[in-house]
Amino acid sequence: MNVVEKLRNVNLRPTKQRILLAKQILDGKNKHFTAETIQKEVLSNGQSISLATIYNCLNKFVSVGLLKQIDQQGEVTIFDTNVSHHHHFLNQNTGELIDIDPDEIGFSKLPDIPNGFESDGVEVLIKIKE
Amino acid sequence: MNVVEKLRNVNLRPTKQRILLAKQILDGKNKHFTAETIQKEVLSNGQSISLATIYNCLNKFVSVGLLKQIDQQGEVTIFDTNVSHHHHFLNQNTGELIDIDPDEIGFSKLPDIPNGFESDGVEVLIKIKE
DNA sequence: TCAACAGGTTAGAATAATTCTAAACTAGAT
DNA sequence: ATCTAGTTTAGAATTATTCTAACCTGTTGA
Ligand SMILES: [Mn+2]
Ligand SMILES: [Mn+2]
Ligand SMILES: [Zn+2]
Ligand SMILES: [Zn+2]
Repeated sequence: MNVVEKLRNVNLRPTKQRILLAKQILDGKNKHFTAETIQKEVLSNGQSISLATIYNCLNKFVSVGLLKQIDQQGEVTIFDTNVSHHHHFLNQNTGELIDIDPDEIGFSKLPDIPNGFESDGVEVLIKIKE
Repeated sequence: MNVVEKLRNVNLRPTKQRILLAKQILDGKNKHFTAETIQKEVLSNGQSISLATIYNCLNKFVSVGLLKQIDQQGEVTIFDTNVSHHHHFLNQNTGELIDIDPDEIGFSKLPDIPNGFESDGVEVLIKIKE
């Protein structure tokens, strides 16, 4: 499935900018990136796109489930092309995230969910350093 | 141990402002708060302190281990008086964090740490909703 | 006791990530 | 070809946090 179809599937008009981003991002590989790094990649390919558009597009992509947004480690929002449930290593030397497949982690004990609430997902972050 | 002693223990001069904050914060209870919420508490007590000083102090407190800093869910930095290793529920309706004692969580399986790295802690976040 | 000074506080400016505004543009429908 | 809702964009606005630089204060030791 090409990127135009992928965009149509989720009811997003395949504009020049969205196609550009989708080609960069939705190539089947799992990646973590920021709005700025994506813009640099695009610009260094000789193409151009404004940062506002990148935020608009990435936020749309998140809202339709093409991307996940990771709010961790402060400052900058990281986007994740791996939208299935998974965990992360955090390389504390670089800030880089590395995916952990969910079946790599098992629990022998978990706490009771507070009364009146239900679980909405368990995320494990393993901080690593050199 | 009173707050002046606590500050002296970590080589911080017990200034008026640090004492004020330490009394609010280091009362033995586990809390999560932001710089803004602490300032509001102080001001509503009739005392005054600038936001710059609150950031200065809280950052110092973190660097000497009196507080932990939690960079999660974007935007605002949350400070945590529970400096021992623990996990969190995240109430997605309110953004509130609730402590989970580490012995409430057990692992039956954990992934290999990438080559050349060592683990620097495992953090579990259980997202909950009403 | 108190001068000296290193360290601390502060208002306001600066910074930086992200969102907003509003004008110009375009994909898709008819 | 025309129309319109949706999209893009530059630049302004917003917001959390840090910086600047002037003023203040805790501590020390003469
Ligand atoms: Mn931060
Ligand atoms: Mn965010
Ligand atoms: Zn990931
Ligand atoms: Zn906590």
